[in-house]
Amino acid sequence: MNAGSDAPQARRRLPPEARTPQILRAALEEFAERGYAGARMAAVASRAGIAKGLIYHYFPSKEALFQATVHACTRPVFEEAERQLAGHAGPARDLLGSLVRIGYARIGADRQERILFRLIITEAERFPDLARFYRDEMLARATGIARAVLRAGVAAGEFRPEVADMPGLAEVVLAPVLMASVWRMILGETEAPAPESLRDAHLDLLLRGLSA
Amino acid sequence: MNAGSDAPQARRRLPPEARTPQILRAALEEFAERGYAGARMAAVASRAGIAKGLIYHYFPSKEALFQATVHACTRPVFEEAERQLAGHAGPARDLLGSLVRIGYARIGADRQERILFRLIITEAERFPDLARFYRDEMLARATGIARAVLRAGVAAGEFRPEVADMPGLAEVVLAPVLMASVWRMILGETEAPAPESLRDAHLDLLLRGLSA
DNA sequence: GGACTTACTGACCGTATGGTCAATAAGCAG
DNA sequence: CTGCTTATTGACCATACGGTCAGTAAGTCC
Repeated sequence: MNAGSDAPQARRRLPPEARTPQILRAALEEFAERGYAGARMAAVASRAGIAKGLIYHYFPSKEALFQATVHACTRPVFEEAERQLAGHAGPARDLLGSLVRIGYARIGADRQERILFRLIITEAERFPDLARFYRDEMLARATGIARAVLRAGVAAGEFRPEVADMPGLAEVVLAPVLMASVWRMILGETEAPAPESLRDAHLDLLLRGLSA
Repeated sequence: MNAGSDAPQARRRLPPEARTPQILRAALEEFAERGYAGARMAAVASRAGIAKGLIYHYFPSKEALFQATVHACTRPVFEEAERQLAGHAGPARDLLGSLVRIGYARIGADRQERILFRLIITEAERFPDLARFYRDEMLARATGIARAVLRAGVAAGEFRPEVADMPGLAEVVLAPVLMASVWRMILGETEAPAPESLRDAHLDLLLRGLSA
């Protein structure tokens, strides 16, 4: 009951390496909730529990704060999937199954990730950096994983040979997972199509469609 | 060279039924380009070639204009697909093929539609009307069409029986088309995955995955 | 032509918000 | 304790933008 973690701390001085991520976290929330134009610097400050002026001590402008916020999210999003991919030994269909399951699980779990995705869709046109970031750090890595699985399946004789190098197939394979996330953004978790149904139907279609 | 269609018309008076759609068109452009918060009423007026005050003669507020703009888009988006569905006689796989082709063709063609979709993703959280509109007028109708095709295929013995009523399958079937549109929003037409490749891979996967 | 309705204009207002800055005090070195 | 650095504040601009309104003139009916 003494040191409330979000009480109006009376001028607690922090070193930049502690204050900066705090501001970035607050900024991500605010930008995600209101979009770039709708976000207010005063609200970011309030979320971070500091005065507005302090933000400008760390970032020269709203735009700079926005860019920094996005770049701070470059953390490896696909670590788990890539680890699975590297360490897998059994049949490719099992690998595919567990990767798809990971994908749909994240949709429900990782709020941060959906927020970032929405921000990218919303602001990509005005901030080319965002589009580049999505293309290189998210789409390219995701399709890379998908393609690796497809090739592994072909190599093992489980999938028909054509799928190893069909252009666009990797994108098509993962599109339903991404749309599940988009639907959830639009409709909310109560109204959006149930992730479990999507996952099962998706997996069923994939296994039938890819098998030799 | 006399009556330039977008010259600063010197106080040309128009009946409301002519002025209203002009304002709505301008508003759709502005909202699509800047989002709700970023859109400026003065810019809408300028796009429509009128004074800002006139907008308030027709719409009481920015929010009302936004709602009206969206509702004006409720035109039957799926007319073409529904006509195809009703009038089709041959094999279900051909119907499926031609519907998928229509879907990918629209992605390239109908800018208006992509704009609306983006606006929905962007603003659905703040305007529940938008989410409802998307759910009832777009998603429900699209999945309805998909489900009808699946059932027709099962009835004709072309598709395996399970696909007639698998929950979530209709959504999974059309997800790649929608994602193609989203990718195009984010990456632009030069950087986004080629619609033709996506279409071919998508169709290949579907026919293999659904067939009996 | 005169009277009347109403589409239309543009100057104006209040407020919200991005950004500035001089003053303040927290932490630290001596 | 004294003095220094700099993180932190909050009052303060300048401006942009949503919204208002008194006035103007385009079209129409007689």
